[in-house]
Amino acid sequence: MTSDTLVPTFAALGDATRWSILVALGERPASASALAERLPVSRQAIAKHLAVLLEVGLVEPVPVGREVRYRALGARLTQTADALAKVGAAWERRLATIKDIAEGL
Amino acid sequence: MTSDTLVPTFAALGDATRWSILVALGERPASASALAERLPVSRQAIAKHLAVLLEVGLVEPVPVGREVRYRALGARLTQTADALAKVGAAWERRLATIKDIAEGL
DNA sequence: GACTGGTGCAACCATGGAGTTGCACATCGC
DNA sequence: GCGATGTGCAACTCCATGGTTGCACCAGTC
Repeated sequence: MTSDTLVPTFAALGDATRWSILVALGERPASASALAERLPVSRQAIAKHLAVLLEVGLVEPVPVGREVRYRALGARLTQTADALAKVGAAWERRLATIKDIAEGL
Repeated sequence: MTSDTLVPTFAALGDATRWSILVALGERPASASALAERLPVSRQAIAKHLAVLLEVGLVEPVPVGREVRYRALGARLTQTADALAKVGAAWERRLATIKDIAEGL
């Protein structure tokens, strides 16, 4: 995963309402209308959030009759986590190197 | 890490400029002024970004003489990655369970 | 002591995005 | 066919925030 995909994904995750939606979908797939009953926002607001979550691949639509349920894609989350961990590790490595140089090793 | 700390962290990571700053600091610690020379934004803009990064603990100030350098905290990133991975795994598990039930197992 | 480079603070602007309401449309059940 | 339910689209409001400029201030240096 490059930063071009990483940053929008973080932006999608960095909203409390969107996180609530993801958590709800993580428990059980649901439609926008169903989510609107549980959460303190309108259905349209949720629809917008689902659109951005869909955009970054964190969620997947599952048509059931005339309604559209969404499921949270944990795999994508794990994937993102891996990328993050790699970056973090790289920073620590570089910092350790710099420290070594500074200490004249 | 709870979602109360997770969401602001993602919000902090979900900005292209902020990510650039983090990447730059990941290579080598630097001051706001130094970063402003490399990046296409003003020093004050960078200072603001550093403030939000500091807020969520992704960065650490290191006073050097009269300047304030910042270093990227990879450990915090790794920590966040772990939390993300756990959540992702949980979603996958639940979804598998639901699928099993639906298939009458 | 004067100059210079690095910070910090404040005011200000503009855009984006989260949220709303309203309406039109499709589809399922009676 | 008709009502009810679920979606989608559009316009609009409002606030957070990313960005700027300007100024004041402090600490080294010559």
